[in-house]
Amino acid sequence: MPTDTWSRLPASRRTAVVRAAEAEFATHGFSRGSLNVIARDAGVAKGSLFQYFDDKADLFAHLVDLASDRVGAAMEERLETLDWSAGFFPAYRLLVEAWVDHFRTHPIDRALCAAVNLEPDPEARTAVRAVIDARLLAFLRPLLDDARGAGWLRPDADVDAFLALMLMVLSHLALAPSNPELDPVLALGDDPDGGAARLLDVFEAAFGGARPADDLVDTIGRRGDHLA
Amino acid sequence: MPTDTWSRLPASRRTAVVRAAEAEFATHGFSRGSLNVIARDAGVAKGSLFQYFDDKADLFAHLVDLASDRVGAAMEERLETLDWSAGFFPAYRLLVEAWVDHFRTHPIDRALCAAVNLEPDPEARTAVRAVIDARLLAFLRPLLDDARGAGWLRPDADVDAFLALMLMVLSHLALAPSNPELDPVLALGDDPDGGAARLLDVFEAAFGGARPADDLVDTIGRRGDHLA
Amino acid sequence: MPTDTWSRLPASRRTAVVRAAEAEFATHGFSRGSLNVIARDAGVAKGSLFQYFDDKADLFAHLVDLASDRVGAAMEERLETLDWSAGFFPAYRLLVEAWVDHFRTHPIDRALCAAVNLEPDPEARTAVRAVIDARLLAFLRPLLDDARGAGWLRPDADVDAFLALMLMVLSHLALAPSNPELDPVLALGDDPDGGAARLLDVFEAAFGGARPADDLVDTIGRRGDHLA
Amino acid sequence: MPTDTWSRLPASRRTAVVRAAEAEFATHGFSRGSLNVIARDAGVAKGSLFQYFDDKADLFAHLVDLASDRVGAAMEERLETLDWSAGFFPAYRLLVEAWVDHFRTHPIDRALCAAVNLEPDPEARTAVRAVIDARLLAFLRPLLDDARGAGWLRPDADVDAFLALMLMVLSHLALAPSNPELDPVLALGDDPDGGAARLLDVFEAAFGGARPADDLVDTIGRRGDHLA
DNA sequence: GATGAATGAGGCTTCATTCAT
DNA sequence: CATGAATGAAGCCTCATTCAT
Repeated sequence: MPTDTWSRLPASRRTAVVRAAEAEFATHGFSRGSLNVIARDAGVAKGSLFQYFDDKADLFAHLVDLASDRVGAAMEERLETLDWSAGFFPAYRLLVEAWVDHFRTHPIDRALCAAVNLEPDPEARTAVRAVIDARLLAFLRPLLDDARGAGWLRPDADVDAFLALMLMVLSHLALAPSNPELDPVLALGDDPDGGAARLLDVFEAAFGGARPADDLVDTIGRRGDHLA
Repeated sequence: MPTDTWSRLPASRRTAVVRAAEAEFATHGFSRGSLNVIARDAGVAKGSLFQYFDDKADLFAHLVDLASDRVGAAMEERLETLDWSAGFFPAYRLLVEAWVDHFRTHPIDRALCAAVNLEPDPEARTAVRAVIDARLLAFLRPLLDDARGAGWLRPDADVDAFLALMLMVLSHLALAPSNPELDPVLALGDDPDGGAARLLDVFEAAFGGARPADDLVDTIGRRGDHLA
Repeated sequence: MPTDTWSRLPASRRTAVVRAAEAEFATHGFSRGSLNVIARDAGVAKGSLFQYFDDKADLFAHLVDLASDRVGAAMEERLETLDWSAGFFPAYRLLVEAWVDHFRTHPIDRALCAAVNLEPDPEARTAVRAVIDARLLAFLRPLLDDARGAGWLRPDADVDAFLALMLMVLSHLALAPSNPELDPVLALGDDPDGGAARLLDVFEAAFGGARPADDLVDTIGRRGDHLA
Repeated sequence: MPTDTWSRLPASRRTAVVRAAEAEFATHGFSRGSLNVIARDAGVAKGSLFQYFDDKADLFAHLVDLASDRVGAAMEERLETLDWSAGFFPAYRLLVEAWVDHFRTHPIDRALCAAVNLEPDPEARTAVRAVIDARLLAFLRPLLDDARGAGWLRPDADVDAFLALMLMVLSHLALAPSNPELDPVLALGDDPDGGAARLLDVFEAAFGGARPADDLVDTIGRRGDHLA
């Protein structure tokens, strides 16, 4: 966690540090990212970084937090516009499209997502991923539970398997469009939404139910709070 | 690619280098693995490494090749024992179980798989993954094509989506049992096979067909050569 | 020397600073002790420390003064209870035992004593030791002079040699019980008093006299003031 | 321990490193001594130091070893010239004088002795002192045991107490002549030998015996090997 | 073909002190 | 009188690669 000093800092200085750190970690990942470079690019003394953050990992975690907030806000915003009355998957597809779109248009968030998922140091990776995944799951699990409760998913749908696959697929959809080597099959770089749609077809074929209960719309319409 | 010098080396020396390098990269990943340590553990002069390989990445790529051969051989071996007459998925499940089992019992291969998938340097990652994925796809795509042709998959099955998901899932099944933070939902560490089964249930639900054609067994039985 | 500001400070604030500084220097010694840590633990701004003391060394010297006062008070208190009528060494042994006991039961004082005696910077060491030694000598020299005058020491006893050795031995007895490597021969950690006794046996054998003069008790009984 | 690389180094390079390191640690002690400075002064790359020694402590320990060898050699040399036929203390005094003289004329050894004895980091201090003290004791203890056996020491002499005091006194005699603040009583700076004599008077008075056995000379004359 | 010493930039982190508020 | 952010030099140590032998 950033120190108190950090929170009392003029916004301009905070911005400079965050910008420089995002650029560095986005380019080189966590392990290879250099505090020297960050301090220099931010126009800040090397020692100052340690007045703001406990250590390198703390700074990185803060950046991930910020990015996570941005992603969460984007999802929440999209969620409010969604109409779930036509069934779970139509709206869910739009949500995933918003996810894809966010990472396509926010290279920093995309790079940080990559940095988290591709961090070779297990300790660093574990710490950060735990937070991210918890956040995603807190959002997705109730969504899927409700969908199943409302009959939009098959009654015997294995929600955990759905979730486990979604975590893989979401990382994939965030990164693969800009890192073609991550997906040599679907051409996610050329048509991210198309690729996402084909993957969601799989989920719908596997998990989709027959008859929705009447009250799904109301229930699922209140799910925005899972993002907070 | 290893140099000519490497190929002319006594087997004992090659073994020593490979063993030491595998241990080092398995422990620390590619970026953090140290050539100093490798040379020392192999009982070889530091300079010699550069007479055998162009650079660090070249050495690493060679190790990945070797591991890839081992994995391929294990799959091929299992493939020969499989009985596809009862349908595609029963045998396919056994194949995936063999995959899970191989990585569970071969920590070196697992660690190298992790090193490849978690390498933060995009250039290094791209080069190595391209080879691995091509090999996997050369094996899996005909398998799935045949399965569809034989009617074990739905006629409209999106084989590319199947493949894209399988690539994600196979990496996941190789790594997550030993890196619990990679899967906070399914407890792959406790029961890898059970988790694999649940994921394959999804594939079967999504892609499974109704009636198999009569000649599937023969066709698919010859697929071992895709591994070579 | 502390600044005037320091003396005008509320006692609570002074206490907080002293406590934090003692803990820090006791743990890490002078050179490695950190003002950052002291300020944080004391709940005081880093800059404030420099309004109270000229610099790090000044703060440290003040702590040593305080500890020196505590040691002096403990000696003085013990001195008042001593009965010198049975000769010099019996009472002197009790005094040294009190010394050993004080440092055994006052880890802060012990640690500061160590910090003074083990400070590698000659300048810092010289300044602080001069004060300490002067104080000890002001107490011990008249004690020994009187003892010799009273006949409890041999007439030709080399009081200066006695003093020089005592300074070594007292430091040693203060520190070695808690730092076993300082005495690989006598097991001062296990039995400090026993070790002290054996060392004092040497002094008694070397310096002890035959017949005490009659007025020793009175003379030496007034020596408490040498401690002030 | 120095690495193999170190032992294969040209003598000129070894000398340069040792000289620079001695000067640096002599001036600033171990904890405050800087490897940067050593490398610069030795005309050697910073990284090279770590090819020669495991770490800072390893380099320092090597210097102490060298100094310890020099001291040992000086003592051994003097020992061979000593005539123990006139009793233990006359020869022993000459030995201690040689000790004093060695440190007076070898400022490097003296400074390293100080660095060892005044090192504030307990771990570093312990490691090095253990070696030094063991060496001293392996030399002194048999000397004293023989002296007592031969009747030059009182039959009830507490040899351990003698040894414990000698360790203190020897450090003191090595350092105090050049660090006057270490002895505010005896003027060791002005007349080291005189001061040493006065301290040895104490030992003789405390431990000296009456009648030597006849064979002392032979026994003690073979003690040179304790130095090896 | 093998060796292994040398390199020197770069890694993260700590610190006492200053000075504007 | 208190504050605490800023400084930036210095700390130890690691590393892939080169090249003379």
